Amino acid sequence: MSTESPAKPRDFIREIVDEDLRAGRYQTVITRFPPEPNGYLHIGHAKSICLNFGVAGEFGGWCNLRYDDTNPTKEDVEYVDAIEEDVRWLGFSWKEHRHASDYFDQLYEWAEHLITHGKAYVDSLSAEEMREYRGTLTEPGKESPYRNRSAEENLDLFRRMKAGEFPDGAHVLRAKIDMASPNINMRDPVLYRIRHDHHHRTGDKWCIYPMYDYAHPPSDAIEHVTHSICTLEYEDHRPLYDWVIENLPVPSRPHQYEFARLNLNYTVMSKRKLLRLVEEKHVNGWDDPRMPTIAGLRRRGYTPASIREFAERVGVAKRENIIDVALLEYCVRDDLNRTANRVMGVLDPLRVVIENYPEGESEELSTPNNPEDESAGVRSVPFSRVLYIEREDFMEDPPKKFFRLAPGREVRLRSAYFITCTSVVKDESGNVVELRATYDPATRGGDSPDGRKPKATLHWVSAAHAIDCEVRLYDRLFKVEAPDAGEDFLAHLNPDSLRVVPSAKLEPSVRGAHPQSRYQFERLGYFCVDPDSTSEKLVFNRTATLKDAWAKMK
RNA sequence: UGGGGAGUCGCCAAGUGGUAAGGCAUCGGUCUUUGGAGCCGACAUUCGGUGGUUCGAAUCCACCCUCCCCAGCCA
Repeated sequence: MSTESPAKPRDFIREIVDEDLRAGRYQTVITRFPPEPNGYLHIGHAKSICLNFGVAGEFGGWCNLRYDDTNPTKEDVEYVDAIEEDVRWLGFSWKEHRHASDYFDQLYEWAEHLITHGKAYVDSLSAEEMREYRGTLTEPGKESPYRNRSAEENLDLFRRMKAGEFPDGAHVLRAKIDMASPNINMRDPVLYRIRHDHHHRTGDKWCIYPMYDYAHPPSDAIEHVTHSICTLEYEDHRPLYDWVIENLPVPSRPHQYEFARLNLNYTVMSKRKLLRLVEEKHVNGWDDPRMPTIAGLRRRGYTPASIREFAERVGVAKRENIIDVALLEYCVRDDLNRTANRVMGVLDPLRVVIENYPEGESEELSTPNNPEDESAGVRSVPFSRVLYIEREDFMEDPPKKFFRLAPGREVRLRSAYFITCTSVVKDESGNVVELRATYDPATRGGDSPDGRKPKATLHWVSAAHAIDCEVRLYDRLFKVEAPDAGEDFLAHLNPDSLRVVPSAKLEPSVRGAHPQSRYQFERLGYFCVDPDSTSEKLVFNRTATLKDAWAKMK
């Protein structure tokens, strides 16, 4: 973790941390990122990761990675590895790698402490009865008939729960707080439940498992976490968090703070819904490039820096928010514009024959890898008599604002020559199948000695040298801004969220590119090599389009 | 109708009694060997509403309105 001096506070969390440090309440800031291993991390988690690791780093402290693995029935090791990879990929390193389950022994001992001190009791109400006793939002709850068992009886029962003498649901351990509390979380919340289940880390050692509300505060205290940052829905739980800390002989005094989770339009973010997309195969797995998961964004071609930048721009506050995905897209474009090398590729090829270019010949033309970054150098691209240009870049009868190729018109081929369309070849049904053109040898490299300035510059590829690649064009997964709004979010799936171009024509320099390599296909967008690529055929994912002023005019 | 939060531009978000930052989006213009990028400019007389305090209020007070969260042996 870095040791740079504290940055000036940029949000209320950092303000609190800054003030706590200034007041000497803590010497070191310690945070934790506590995912439950029951699904993949998504962009919302990225915000939390950037916050927790970011704050700790900025103030010279550290952040622990701690799995909240207190519910064996929902959790799986498959997710553990994915989570670690994602956090690391985002560019963060944790100090300690822990699991709530590391503390099960201590947590159990402290539960007995609560019992001994008359702060917890074993309840034997059924789940339904307990719900009835809990009361409602407007009416207080009733005390369980088991609430006043003696400490001895409670201890005996609790030990027998642990020993496996009872079936699931027979008893629970509850905190003895206040059944009439206006805060439902304080109406004797459950601390432990019986679960005869195999835990992915502790195996069959336990058949009672602590609840989040009981496990989290002491886990923070054991790790000396100072600022336990979570999302708004836990605000109501803070009094319980404090109660647990105050009633246990824990080694430190952490505090909980809540911020608003990230929401994005045109997507869904709940783990339940994401899981459904995966299980019902509406997408091809958790890392499908259309998913808002970190794995999906990675495969889509997003850079860690762009996601960190996004988290920064989005801010941290307590206000409910729905961020426009356009901001996320802006962040990748901004990063990739500066870092991705350019390459030419034609998605929808239209053949162009340069009639005055010698047959069977070719030449190499030099072109910059990245006009935004001279240090990226240059490469050469082959030019010859037969080329492909984008079908979209030609119109037989162009409207006023269309500056691209048309019969009789001269345009520049990027880094190559000016060409003039001389005729159009059509098939029987009238479709344009080929263009005939002439080139001006004096314009080699793309400049005319006489100062002629064509209105358009097109990307192109030499037919004989082009390599065939599969290109996957992604669009937003949902057609509507708030797919979450109605009852069936699947009804809003965008049927055109994936369009496959089986054989796009790419310039030969991309041959052999490794998965995750990112490029800008000039005038088209940013693309990233997909792991589905083989030595036979490269597969590219479109990360984001380039803004296309003409497309907008149409 | 209990409790906990939140309401500043289309979307985020600063602002902490002294006269509304910034970003994204949008719209103009400029430039351009990517109609990309860049550059320049426009974009809240107004801060959920109404009263009040004050020389002065988005900021303080009162009342009201709207939205979100909580009745899992989930996290």
